[in-house]
Amino acid sequence: MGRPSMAAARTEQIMQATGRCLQKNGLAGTTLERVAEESGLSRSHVRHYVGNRDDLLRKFAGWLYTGYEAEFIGKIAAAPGREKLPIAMDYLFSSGFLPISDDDTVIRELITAGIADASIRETMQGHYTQAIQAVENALAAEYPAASPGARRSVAYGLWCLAMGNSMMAELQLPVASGGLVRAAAEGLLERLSHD
Amino acid sequence: MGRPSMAAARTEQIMQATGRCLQKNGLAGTTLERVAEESGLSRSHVRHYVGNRDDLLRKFAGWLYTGYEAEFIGKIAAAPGREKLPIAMDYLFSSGFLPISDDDTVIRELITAGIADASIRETMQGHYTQAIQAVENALAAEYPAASPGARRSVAYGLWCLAMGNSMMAELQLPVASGGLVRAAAEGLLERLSHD
DNA sequence: CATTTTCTTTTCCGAAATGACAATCAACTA
DNA sequence: TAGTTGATTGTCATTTCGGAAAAGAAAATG
Repeated sequence: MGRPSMAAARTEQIMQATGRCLQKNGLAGTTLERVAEESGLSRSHVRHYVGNRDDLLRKFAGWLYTGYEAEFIGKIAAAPGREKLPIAMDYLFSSGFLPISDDDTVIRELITAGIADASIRETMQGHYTQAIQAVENALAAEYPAASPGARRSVAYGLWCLAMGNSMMAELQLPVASGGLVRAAAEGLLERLSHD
Repeated sequence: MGRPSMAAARTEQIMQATGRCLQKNGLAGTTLERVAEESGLSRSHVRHYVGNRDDLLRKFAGWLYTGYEAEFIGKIAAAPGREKLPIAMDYLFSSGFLPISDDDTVIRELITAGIADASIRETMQGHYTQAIQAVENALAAEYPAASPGARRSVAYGLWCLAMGNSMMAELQLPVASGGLVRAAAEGLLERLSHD
């Protein structure tokens, strides 16, 4: 009964606008008004559908990490054994690391938001724990003989390499653009195969 | 002639307050008013001594990267050959990475600021280029037989590992607290010694 | 003591953002 | 067609911040 709800579509619209806004304007610049403008809706709309600013960020974190970002985990899980690792490596060290666009800014801004907001932080903790586990699974498929401890360390190492490199890339540091990280990452892998 | 200037002391006071403010409130929350409150001065004081908000951030970047942060580069340069690498490793992978306090938040926030402000970005680019070079020098002293390309890749890899791990630590991710990164880092080093 | 320089305090203004609320409009159903 | 639900729009008060300027107080020097 009653008028049909547009909540699902509108929320999606707002989430995407929030992502664009975060990458354009940063956490500071991601205001209800900007998100409204970016989404083509009014501020009252945004407030109506997602609530206040904190609610917006919380919902965005949930949306991001169960949508686009979850792709990574899903694809690795779905891939057959020895195909897992190449997928993970490409994801971590090729064009962009993030599917939502070619932008890691959003993630960094969310981490900042997570410092103040426990809900956001927990969302991210859960996601990253799973993602690193996925990398570890990919390593297990490729290097079944390696010790679990070594695999865990390498998995976390690969993840940190990707995160660190994305930070350097954001500063437009010359070294970040070449294949240096990938070389370092493959150096880490070699360690597993030589055991 | 004239009343003696307190500019030096006041500026130092304000810079330290800015650092605390960045780590507490993030870039967004680092307003002139908050910095003023944190430093025990008035907003007018802050404006008087450092100028507007952009000036504040620019001066803070300069202050940070020619003060506390430059320690890293200086210590490595000063250390005799084979002592360089242990110093670098400790700095990157032990208690804190950052001397200003136990906090990498400030750096992350500055990177965010650097996206919009070319002056800040250049300051950071210069510093990080030097820092990575310092790591490379430490590697050269320890592994003179290794190829320059491999050393460069490992140096950058170590740096990215440290940066990435600091991000994960900020999320209070369990894996970030153990010795996993350090293990990964030492894995990278092994590669140089086996050549 | 007069002057100069700097510190210190205070006030004003404009812009931007938030939160809350109210009023109207549109679609669906009994 | 009446009622209900939700969409849509608009307005208001408050807060926070930034930028600028004025005016007074303090400390040094000649």
